[in-house]
Amino acid sequence: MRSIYPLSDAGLELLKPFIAKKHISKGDFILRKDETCRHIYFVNKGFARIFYFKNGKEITEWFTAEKNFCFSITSYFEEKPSHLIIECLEDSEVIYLSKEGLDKLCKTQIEISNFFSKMISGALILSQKRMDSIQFETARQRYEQLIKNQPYILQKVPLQYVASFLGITSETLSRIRTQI
Amino acid sequence: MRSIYPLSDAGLELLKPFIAKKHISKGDFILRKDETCRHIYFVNKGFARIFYFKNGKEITEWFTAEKNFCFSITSYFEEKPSHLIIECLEDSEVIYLSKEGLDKLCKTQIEISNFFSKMISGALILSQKRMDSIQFETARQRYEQLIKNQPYILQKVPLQYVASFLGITSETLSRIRTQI
DNA sequence: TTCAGCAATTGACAATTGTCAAAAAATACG
DNA sequence: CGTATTTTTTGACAATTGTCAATTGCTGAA
Repeated sequence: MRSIYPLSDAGLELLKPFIAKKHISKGDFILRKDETCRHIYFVNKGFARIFYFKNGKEITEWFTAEKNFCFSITSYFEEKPSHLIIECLEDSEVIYLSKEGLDKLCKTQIEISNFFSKMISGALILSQKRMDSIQFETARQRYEQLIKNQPYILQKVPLQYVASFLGITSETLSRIRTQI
Repeated sequence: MRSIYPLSDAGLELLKPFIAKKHISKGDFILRKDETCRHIYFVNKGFARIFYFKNGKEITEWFTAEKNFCFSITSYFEEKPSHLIIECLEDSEVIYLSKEGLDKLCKTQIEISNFFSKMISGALILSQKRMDSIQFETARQRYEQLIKNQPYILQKVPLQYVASFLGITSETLSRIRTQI
């Protein structure tokens, strides 16, 4: 976990009471629909995808690779039921860091507060970059970027997940692929 | 400034050395192209827009209304020259909060660190909502949402700014407007 | 007040992507 | 294996939005 954002031994000790390690089997959920997201999830081992239903169809919003974290931003901060679902696509080991504990620690422990800020800023930068990409690149450009930056995704997940992640239909993705 | 995120008197005193109030005339810039964004900008009075050039055309990314803050996310966090430009569309009073000062305070002052987290999480939630809107709503739906949620924008800025903010051309916006 | 310059609209057409249906390919499982 | 199921591809067509060019409308400075 510390590989992502630096944290002293003392800081880690502070977090420990609020951390739980769980094994999630392939196909099982880290976060279910309408469950409120009360943790930040570090995918220590394995692979997850974040998706939701739109007009009866699954839309993949994000993938979380090993050694990355995920959570439902709006559910977590607004403490409302999540429309996002987080599913493990492989047998995974996930570290749950509780919001309750984190909030409590942030009130008194400056190292934890800064650790949290770092995580959030990282998420903000990612969110911003994804927004730029969706708004100003064509479907083909986004697919090419994906091949370049996260080729492992294409090896791990069905193309329909990739398609909705890119914001296009399976059919369009298929046509893009034949033309490259 | 405190109207947005709570801050004690002591907290405000801590920030004061790193705050500067500036008057920016209509048409002048808060952040210029290729300048590194070293502040968070609170628009205390006035109105600003954030835009950049794409293929020689201005693309409006965001508007900042009175009592809101703005900054270039990637330039600020990655300390790189900004491709975003922040321009005042009215005579404005802007409070500059320096990153250097904020970073320094965050190391030792937990209230400031939490204040900063709150700002960033707010920005993250906004960014997320905008992403959803761009990816899954049609141009017309986004325009209708804009009328509903931020009607003042339509009164303040030329339609071409609104169009690029919605991610469409002026022509398309014009056609949407005639059909409502 | 007038006119220059910018902003907004309109028309014709093109490009991109979506939708629906069907076929082909890949995969899972008894 | 072989079959059932799911995934991917393909085709025909429609919808949305963009591009380019021309026109109209608006605004501000001389």
